[in-house]
Amino acid sequence: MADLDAAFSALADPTRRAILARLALGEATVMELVEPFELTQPAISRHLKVLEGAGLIVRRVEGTKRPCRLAPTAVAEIDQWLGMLRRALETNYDRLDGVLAAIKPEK
Amino acid sequence: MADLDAAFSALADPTRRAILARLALGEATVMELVEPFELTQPAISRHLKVLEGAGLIVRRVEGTKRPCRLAPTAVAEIDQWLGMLRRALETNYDRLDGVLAAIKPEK
DNA sequence: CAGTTATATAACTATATTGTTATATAACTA
DNA sequence: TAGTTATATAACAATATAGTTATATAACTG
Repeated sequence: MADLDAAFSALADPTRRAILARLALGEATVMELVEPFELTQPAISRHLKVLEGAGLIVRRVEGTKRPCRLAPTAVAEIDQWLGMLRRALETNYDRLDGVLAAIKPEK
Repeated sequence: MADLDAAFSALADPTRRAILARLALGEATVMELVEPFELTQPAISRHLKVLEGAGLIVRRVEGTKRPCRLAPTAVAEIDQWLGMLRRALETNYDRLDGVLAAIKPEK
């Protein structure tokens, strides 16, 4: 449950979400990820470190490059946790449905 | 897309996730939410404000009480955004499957 | 080997977050 | 109406975050 802190707070940053959206199109090196942003390379490197720490990406070593790609682990954890909320929301919705169904006929 | 900042960063805090887990069991007032934590009432009130701002909960007015319950909006937005990652991960996985399938026979 | 390229890290600043205590407000209750 | 209860807000301190520049390191390239 502690990893969820890292995963959710990694996703809370719009730059990091944009990086993930880029990686959804396929692997990219650090410099390729720097290019579309108005941020310096060290800034992107730190965002990547955060994403890696959260289990959202993994990196290979390829000579002097470090291509990044999406990793499934954090997304799975998040999905699992959100499942709890989804189920509760459905249940509450059903309950509301029940209430409405009970009220309507009396009207 | 700006709401995702609020939604994800709301979920990044373990106290707020615990509050949501509690609300998954049903509506609760502020004091009921304070009770299980070792935090002061103002601290919880602010967490609730964050959760409300993120669209994760809604509150009613009931005399002097403000019962909170889960709201579906933010969860839906998050799910939608995560869908992008999920699809990309599946695609990459399929691609890997393809690579493995292509390699195995040659062995 | 000298220079360049790709990336990481350190040091620092500005801002945001989270908690606390103290206090305000509005609605119950005796 | 006086006191209590439920909640919110202000002011403040401590810590975390995100950016910058400067610099280190390791691998290519001529």
